[in-house]
Amino acid sequence: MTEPKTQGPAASPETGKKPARNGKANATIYDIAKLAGVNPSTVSRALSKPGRVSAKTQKLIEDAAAQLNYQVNPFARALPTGRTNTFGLIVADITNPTFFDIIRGAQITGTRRDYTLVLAESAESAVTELTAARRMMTTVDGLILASPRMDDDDIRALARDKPVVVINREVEDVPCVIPDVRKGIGEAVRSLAGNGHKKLAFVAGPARSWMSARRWEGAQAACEWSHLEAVRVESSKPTVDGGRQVARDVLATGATAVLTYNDLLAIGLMQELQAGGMAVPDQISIVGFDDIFGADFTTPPLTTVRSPLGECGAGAATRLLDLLQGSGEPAGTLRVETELVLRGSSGRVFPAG
Amino acid sequence: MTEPKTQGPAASPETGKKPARNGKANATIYDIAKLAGVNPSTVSRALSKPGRVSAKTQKLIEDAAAQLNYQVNPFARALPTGRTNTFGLIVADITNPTFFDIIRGAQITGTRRDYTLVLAESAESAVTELTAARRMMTTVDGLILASPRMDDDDIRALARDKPVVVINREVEDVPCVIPDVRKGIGEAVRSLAGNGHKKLAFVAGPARSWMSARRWEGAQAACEWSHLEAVRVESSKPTVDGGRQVARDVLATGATAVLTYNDLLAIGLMQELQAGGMAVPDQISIVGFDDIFGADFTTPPLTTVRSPLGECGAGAATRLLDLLQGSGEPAGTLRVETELVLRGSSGRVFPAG
DNA sequence: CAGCATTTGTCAACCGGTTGCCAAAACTTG
DNA sequence: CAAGTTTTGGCAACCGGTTGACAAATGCTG
Repeated sequence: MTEPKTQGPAASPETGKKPARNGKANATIYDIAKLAGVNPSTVSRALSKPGRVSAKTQKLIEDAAAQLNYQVNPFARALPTGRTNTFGLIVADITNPTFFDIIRGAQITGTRRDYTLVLAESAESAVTELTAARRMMTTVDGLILASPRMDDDDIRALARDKPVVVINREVEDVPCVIPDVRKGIGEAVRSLAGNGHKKLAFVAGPARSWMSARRWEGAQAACEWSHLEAVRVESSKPTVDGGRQVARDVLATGATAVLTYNDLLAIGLMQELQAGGMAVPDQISIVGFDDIFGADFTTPPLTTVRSPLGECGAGAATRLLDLLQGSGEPAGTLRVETELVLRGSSGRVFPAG
Repeated sequence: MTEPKTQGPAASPETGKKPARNGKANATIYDIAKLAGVNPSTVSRALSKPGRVSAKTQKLIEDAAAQLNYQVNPFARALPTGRTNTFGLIVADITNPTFFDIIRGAQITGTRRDYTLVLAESAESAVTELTAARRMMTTVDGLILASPRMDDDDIRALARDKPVVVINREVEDVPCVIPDVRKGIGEAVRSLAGNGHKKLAFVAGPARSWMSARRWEGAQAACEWSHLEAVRVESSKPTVDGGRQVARDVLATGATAVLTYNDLLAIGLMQELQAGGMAVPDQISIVGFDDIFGADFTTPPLTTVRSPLGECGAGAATRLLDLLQGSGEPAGTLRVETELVLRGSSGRVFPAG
């Protein structure tokens, strides 16, 4: 009776009544209970509550569970408890490399703590984002919003329902993870100043982007400190293409150094300037932002202010999971440091020609 | 009585007994039933089975549902039915840009058909992969494996349980989506031959990679056809770094053209060769594979054989969802076309010097 | 308008766990 | 060894939907 018969719990000849699993049906705590000669509730306790049953019974049940190759049914568990061991991550654009490290960071942290990641994309739309968030809310234990586009109030409304952590934006009363741009920008501007630059052009990102505003502020502050003149140039969109389009405006400013809202803009800008015959960094220095994948593929490789995206994702996940598991502060902002990554696209200013 | 009072169904003063939702608890079909004056099961039918209840009752129930802001509880639904409207995607490495587009393609297709994507990573390990797959199996309706590392048999075992679709590998009896490399490689080799190249070095990928084998076969066949000599060079790992390391071996072959297993290898190789003073493409032509994000950031931009990764992801998701919804063939392989993307890193062979 | 077929709604069981409450069992202690 | 305390396991209700079986209501036919 004790041999692990492979036929298991579903030995009935009638081919599976409800669950169309043609092979073996998954074992339930009832099967275990029968096999171990105890009550199902005891099995439930043995498997979830630590030390609620005697060591003897515990062993008995664990063996039976192992023998039947038992795995809890997450839905059955979720129904009465509301806990799903799942958390959501909503990003604006899956193909934007900025988010990839965030996704990875969150994914890894989640897996390590036995949580599953559910991913959704908002396609850069505030409406889609809110819809996705609402949909997810019923399914997950908590939510991470990376660079959300929706209103602060909507975010707070979601946060009232279940734990929410925001990345790359500061929302009052909601825990946030944001890169502190000051250090990185400071380093970048000091480096440029040290190389003799007098005027810096900042290529801004989307008008509604919270992060773009912070970066512009940071650039202004750092320039004041280092006695550089800072001018702002608007871009149509924060992509490689947007960077190409903005080249003309950048040149018009007469600046010898450029700091862009993100790396894609920097790459596009550099491509366009080089195509126009300008030498980087000899005639103009370019500094990007984020240090995305591929930032070092360019010639010269891109100098950039690194945003620790992976850390943001991991930090947000840690924060969220702490919240879910009862530890950790309810709100407050986690700041992660940015730093200058000095590569080839920035350097000494040369006399024209 | 008919006004939509915002206090909703949970007006009881005792602060939430089980569901810790401090605000309003979610409405259930029982609430709807009470409000509409029908039986809960009627509500269930009205909301899922089309035309099982009279138009009159239908309307009544829908109004009540709207009024209560009802949303089904996915777990409660999943428990008896087994359906979750969810599918899993397992990739070897989240940070590998090859998978970016696959993830996106699958995500978008899924969302469009009202399915949610659950993402997991195997960290390039066959064991982790199988574990993740097994875990997921209990939660999702079906699974997509992108470039799986596990054994064919393990994959088939999973496929016996629930629908599985494989990307970038062919597994018998399991539906697969694979890029057909012949066309793209053919175009690449013809282009090189047309530019006067006589000898092509192929930089191979991981020894166990199914795809690497296909690409090498394709290169050999195309070279034979175009009267080029093909030589194979092994790489330590399919990354930028691996590409740098293999530069010496590539030069040793004396080939004037190189085709690499993937773009990362090509980029690393190009960086190393350029650092050593070689001109690309004047002294050596380099062609990558996949056309990943960033392949055009290099100088010169990388010529590459594009693998329609997004299409693969979308195709796999479509396939899987068709399977889940009853339409579509049970197995068989979907082939997507590859094509040459001619950029600056390949061209005419010049006399040495 | 009786007799029959069809539509529509209800009842009740079920999916697979969790948990409050209680009694039996085991362990202390005087 | 009796009385009191602590463990331990069992009972049963519950989470929120789905669905087969059945009866009531409705429609159709002669």
